Amino acid sequence: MKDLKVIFMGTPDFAVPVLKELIAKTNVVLVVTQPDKKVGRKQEISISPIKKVALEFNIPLFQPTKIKEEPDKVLETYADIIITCAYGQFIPKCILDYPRLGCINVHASLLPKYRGGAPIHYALINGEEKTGITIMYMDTKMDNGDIIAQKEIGISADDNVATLHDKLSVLGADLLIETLPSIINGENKRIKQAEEDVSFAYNITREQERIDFNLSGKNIINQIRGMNPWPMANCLINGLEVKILEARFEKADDAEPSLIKIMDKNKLGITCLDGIIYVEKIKPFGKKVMNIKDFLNGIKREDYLGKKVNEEE
RNA sequence: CGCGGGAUGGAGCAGUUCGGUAGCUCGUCGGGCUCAUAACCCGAAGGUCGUAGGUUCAAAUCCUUCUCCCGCAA
Repeated sequence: MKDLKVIFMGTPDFAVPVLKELIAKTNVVLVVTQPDKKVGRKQEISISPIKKVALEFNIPLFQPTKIKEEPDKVLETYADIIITCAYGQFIPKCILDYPRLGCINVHASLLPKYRGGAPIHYALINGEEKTGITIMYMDTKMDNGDIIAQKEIGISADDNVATLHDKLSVLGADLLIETLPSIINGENKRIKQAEEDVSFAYNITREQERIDFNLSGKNIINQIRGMNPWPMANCLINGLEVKILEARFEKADDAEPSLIKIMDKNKLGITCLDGIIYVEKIKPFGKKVMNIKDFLNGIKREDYLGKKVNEEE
């Protein structure tokens, strides 16, 4: 495989293990990644994790603002295959048609479920018991191409976005390397995606981050872990915006939902549809992440007790 | 110059408006109570109030500089 010429397209951390495996096992001739952006409070230039790897291994880089409008650099670089992983842009047809072995994508879900940019988040938010990696051919629609290989992975109760992300990103790299020989010799499978099972996992919006305590405890817990550590589920308590990173649920009957009901030295309990959510890790506005005990230590608890959640002051 | 929040014993905070002895809750250590305890009671240690400068008889507090941390927006 060392003589296989590969163009790799990817951007975030998730794609790093995939690129590193490709560098180790094949001949990566070009890396395409998103342009450097001004990021953060100081508007500092940040380079993508994939660019860092490319620089480290001295691989030629290409960072088009819109690859659709400037595909030439790719078309001028000879490659047997193009492999993408979380690149972040649609690839134009002229590039898709270009390499002799096609364009292959590594996607972090069991397609056709969860097409789009946030498959890991949605698998957790929806309380899936398993997810996985799909290796697939690309076509002009998002994550729509034929499936070459899939591998499942179980989701455990203590998984969050970070742990699942890391597991899947390694799994993706492994499965790709496993699958690559069959693609090279043309013996790979090619399975059409079942239209009726298609679902989408678009990027999380700001509104989706707000916790609705009128929902069931299970839903809320899934939302919290499906957004931890990024982008973090939030709510308003006593008019203060807090991010909730970890919580646990206890079933109970009484309960009008959305009330701050239990408060003592170590516990902050908020009622939901079918019980109480005990917040365990919290990040108050402008502060660092802290254990609930520390948070409760610094506030006047009586100001909060009995207040309705998500109401402005 | 994108917007805003923050820095005070080991932890979380109050005090800053209007300058005048460094405070609260928790933790730690010691002692007591108890069959026992994460509970209760008594006591102790622990802070150049992020940095540098300025104003002042006097600065955590007012003015200026810088650094670091955090959320949003991109």
